[in-house]
Amino acid sequence: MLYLPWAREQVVDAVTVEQRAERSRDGVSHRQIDKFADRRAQLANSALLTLSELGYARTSRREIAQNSEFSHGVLHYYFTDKVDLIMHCVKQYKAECVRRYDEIVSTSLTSDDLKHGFAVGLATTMCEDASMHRLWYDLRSQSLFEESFRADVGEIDQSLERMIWRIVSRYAELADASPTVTSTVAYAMFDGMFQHGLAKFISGDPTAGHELTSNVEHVLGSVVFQNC
Amino acid sequence: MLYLPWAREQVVDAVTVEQRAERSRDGVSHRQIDKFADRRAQLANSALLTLSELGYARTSRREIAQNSEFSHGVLHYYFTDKVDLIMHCVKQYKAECVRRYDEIVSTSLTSDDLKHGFAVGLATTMCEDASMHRLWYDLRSQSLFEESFRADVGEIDQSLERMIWRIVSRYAELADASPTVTSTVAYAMFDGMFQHGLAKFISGDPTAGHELTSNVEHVLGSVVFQNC
DNA sequence: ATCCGTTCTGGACGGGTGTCAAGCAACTTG
DNA sequence: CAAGTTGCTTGACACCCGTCCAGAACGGAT
Repeated sequence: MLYLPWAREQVVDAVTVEQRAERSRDGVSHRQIDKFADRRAQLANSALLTLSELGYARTSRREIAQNSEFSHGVLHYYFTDKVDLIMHCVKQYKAECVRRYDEIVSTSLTSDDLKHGFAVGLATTMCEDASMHRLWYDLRSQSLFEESFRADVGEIDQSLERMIWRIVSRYAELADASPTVTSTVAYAMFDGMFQHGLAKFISGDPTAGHELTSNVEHVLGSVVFQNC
Repeated sequence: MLYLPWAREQVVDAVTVEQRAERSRDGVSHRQIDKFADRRAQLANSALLTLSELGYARTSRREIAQNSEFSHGVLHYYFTDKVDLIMHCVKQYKAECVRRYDEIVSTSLTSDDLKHGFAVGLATTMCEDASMHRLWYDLRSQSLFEESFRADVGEIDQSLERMIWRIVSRYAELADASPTVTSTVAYAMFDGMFQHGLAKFISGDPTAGHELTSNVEHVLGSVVFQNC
């Protein structure tokens, strides 16, 4: 093992960041803490734009900084490492996604409403936020190689699986039926369809949206069976 | 636009490679051509090992060369660019996969044979060739960002979709039933399950294989309906 | 107004990467 | 055997990246 002169400094830096979080729990200097958090969010947002455009591998901190109004040094000031930065904002985005689907669940009065709302919702976000979604699939692929990604990616994945399951079970309930697949399989199937639809959309096929809608409606209809 | 002094050389190099392919169609100097192709295959194989271990982004030509018995310069001699190299071997690997599944199709006598053989085959390769498969998903994700990947990735994807469809339609035939989903949806569903199983397996879950087997059997059984 | 902590800048350093070319080795051909 | 082609090595070049740092700018408290 080599002696790494910078290791200590990095730990000190990390402690500094934690100290900030600590202080925010106390009542001390709220304004400064908020400012710190705001800047973090702002930079994370910039990063998200750049990342979704270039993908994880091709995005450097310098590039992220250039697309923001700050210099590259500031990223090291607000984030300890790349994973910290990336996961911060992707989590935020995916949480927003889940929230939107849950709204569809809670506002749908009939099984057909839910089915159609869900299918259209999926297709809409697939087209409108295509870059975001491809970033998600990029990161998920990276997590197959980089241990350090697994925890966060797995967490997001599970939240998506639970979201899908709320859709499926609520749909079954409204249709007076029961699901025929496990939560895992349901998520895998819809995720698979979404992913393939996304690939089609990104490669320029304008019918990808409608195709996803009808596919999702069909499959959602067939993962439940009517109660006798 | 800057003047790039090496651009012309690169074109010349590409022509040289094409010339080799050209000459192989003539009867001229077969031995040399074969040697050239063999070395290409050998290097591609080395590359495949390194790539599946590190992923696309983290694999450099130097690293590939270091894991082979050659130096880094030789890669530039046999392959014009990274895409050329990677796609060469991934295609080869995936073609072998498709061949194996087709053998299952042609040797299965009953629908249950086919269902079980397919499910076990998927689970087996998922566990044994996990690194290879994660590389495939990595490349497919990259193709969402890099235009230059799309053609080859799309081609492989289609060959896999057709393979799945041969499974499904043959299964339906043996079971005296008809598929209830399109080829696209069938592929998306099985691919989704495979991908999630792979993630589970790579993150250390030892039950991932058996889970995939039973999930695949269940889903394959339910994408057809009995003819009346 | 002065001071001090926070925020931010811009540049330097070490390391890694793709590309290329000069040259060495090995083999083929005349 | 000599000459020429092919295969391969080695090192140089320019570029980009993450990291770190010294110090400038800012902003609030005394």
